[in-house]
Amino acid sequence: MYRTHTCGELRITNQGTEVCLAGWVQRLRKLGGMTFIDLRDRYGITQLTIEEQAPADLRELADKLGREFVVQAKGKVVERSNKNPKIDTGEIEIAVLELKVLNAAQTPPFTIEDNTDGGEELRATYRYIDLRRNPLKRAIMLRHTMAQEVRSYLSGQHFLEIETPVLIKSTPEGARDFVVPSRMNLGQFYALPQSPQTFKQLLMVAGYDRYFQIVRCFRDEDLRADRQPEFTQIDCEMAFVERDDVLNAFEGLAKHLFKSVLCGYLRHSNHPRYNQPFPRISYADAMRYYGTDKPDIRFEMKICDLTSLAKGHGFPVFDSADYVGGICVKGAAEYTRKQLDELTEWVKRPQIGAKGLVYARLTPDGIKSSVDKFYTQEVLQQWAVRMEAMEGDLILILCGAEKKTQEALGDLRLEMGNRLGLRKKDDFAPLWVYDFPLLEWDDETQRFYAMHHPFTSPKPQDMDKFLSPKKEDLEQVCANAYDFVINGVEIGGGSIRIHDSAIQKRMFEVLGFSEAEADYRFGFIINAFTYGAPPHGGIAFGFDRWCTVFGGSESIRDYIAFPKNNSGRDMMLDAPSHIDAAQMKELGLASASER
RNA sequence: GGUUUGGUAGUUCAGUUGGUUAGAAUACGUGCCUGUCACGCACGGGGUCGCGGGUUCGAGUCCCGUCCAGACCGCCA
Repeated sequence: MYRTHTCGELRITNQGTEVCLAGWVQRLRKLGGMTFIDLRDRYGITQLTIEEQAPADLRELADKLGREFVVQAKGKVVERSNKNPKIDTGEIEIAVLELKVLNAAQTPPFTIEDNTDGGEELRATYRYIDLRRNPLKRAIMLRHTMAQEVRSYLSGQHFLEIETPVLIKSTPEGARDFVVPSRMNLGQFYALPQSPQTFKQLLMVAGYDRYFQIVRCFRDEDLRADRQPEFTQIDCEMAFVERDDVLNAFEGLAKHLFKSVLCGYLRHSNHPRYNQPFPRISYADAMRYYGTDKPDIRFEMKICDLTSLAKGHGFPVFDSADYVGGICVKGAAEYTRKQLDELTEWVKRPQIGAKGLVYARLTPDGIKSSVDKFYTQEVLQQWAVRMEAMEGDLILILCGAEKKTQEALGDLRLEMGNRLGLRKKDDFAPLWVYDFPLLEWDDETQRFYAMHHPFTSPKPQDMDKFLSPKKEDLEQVCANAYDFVINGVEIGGGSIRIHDSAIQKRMFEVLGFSEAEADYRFGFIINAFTYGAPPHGGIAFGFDRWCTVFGGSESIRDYIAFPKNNSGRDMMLDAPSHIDAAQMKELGLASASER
């Protein structure tokens, strides 16, 4: 037996008992004849002491120890004369009687501390060492708890967890597929799933009317801090449901996670928001008031349309703009010229792309704006009334094409929220966004693309437009689709699906597929719909992202045990890697030199 | 594919207008220290300044190329 207890569990009540611990040497403190060893495992740290009076061989062994050695120690639990309130085991220590080095260790390339001295690249290369650190340990444990709670809640709601294949068929719509050559079918390729979309729909056809799966998905696209080439979804589907049935079912899941994980496990204080019905707003309103389809509603500062009040007063910039809109920043009238100039530069960066920034300060002496020449106090006062701005507030205005300007205002809104500390880390604001456009026109390829995916149903009331041959009609079709958003992060998205083979065929036609092409790629599902497909719909949540939001981190990588870097490389394995010529040949692939 | 920031000791970084022997902190090693807990004190070892080329009397510093890493845009149905 290697140990009787873990390094996190011994207390003053264990005083006097003889125990055996095993773990890693976190830190050594040698004081003259006496040695303190902080022994660490997953559960905590326990201090071992070796007194001067200890046998010589024991003291010699202690001298040879280094950081991260794996050791086993037998000894007696004793009360400390100097207690350490910072750790759970701080009232006791182990008076070591026997010590054994189970394995020596090289000095790690960085320190195993909460604030390590190691850089990203180095820590990625030695991920197994980095994972010993508390912040990552907490993240991995949070992920486990999330997964357990999802499973127990959904199982309780009679959802079945069903696994779907990983080697599937490439469907070159949407993201690029990762592709796997087939040895037994030379020249042919499997694809890794971007999501189990079609399988879960086929499970509905099969009659498993409530399905979920915590499942790995793959997308061969460039990475970001919140995007990995392989990531995990909570994938869900239900039959015999309308939109609100799905939203209500998964609002239940979200509330369960808020309660059990956020307030329970993570000990955040409860907020009425987590218990009341979640806000639901349309895509059009999200764009109008927040300039984004994933609003952060922890704070107000809604975008306000000033077009009708701003135009026709001889200010050429506004007069020639399609849209003039602004946000009201509460209590920011004190902003200095320098700060405003800096904000102007900020909105002019290519990422935002505004031409300039107009401001108006509501001071005790009236409204001071950068366009005083063109607007009277009365007109400026109208702006303030429309924006519900009070004395002491700052109005920031952008203009240009409607959607682009709303998006820029949305970015500015988030930036001001950051600057004013309105996006509090311990605050969580969930909401649903619904009624997305079904289709997006792409000028380059001169065709429509599905905004969600090609299995998304149009809203029933838009079916006439969906069947219309006119581009203008198709552009206006609303999808029966919805997203789940927390704090401005898209956590999940789903839709009511098409379950009628004729409508599914029409969708492929709208997307510019020939009948033969649609049949080659998606014949199996169109066919399945002719054998009794129930109405169905579902949702998929980005599991890694949800963990990241609850955990309060910026990077999804902290919540994945072995993530990939910005270039899609596993720094630890140094993957991907070349394969040898024989392997290439067996798979029917030409090597780079043969090409 | 693009924009941008960075690459100097094991690690994280500083390094002035191009100018003496490239520094700090931390880690590591040795010695001292009997109650530390980020122990303390003293001493010490440790550098292909990413790589290649150029300008110059002289390059860590300037220029060109290249590789690597981070952030962002495109992309992510």
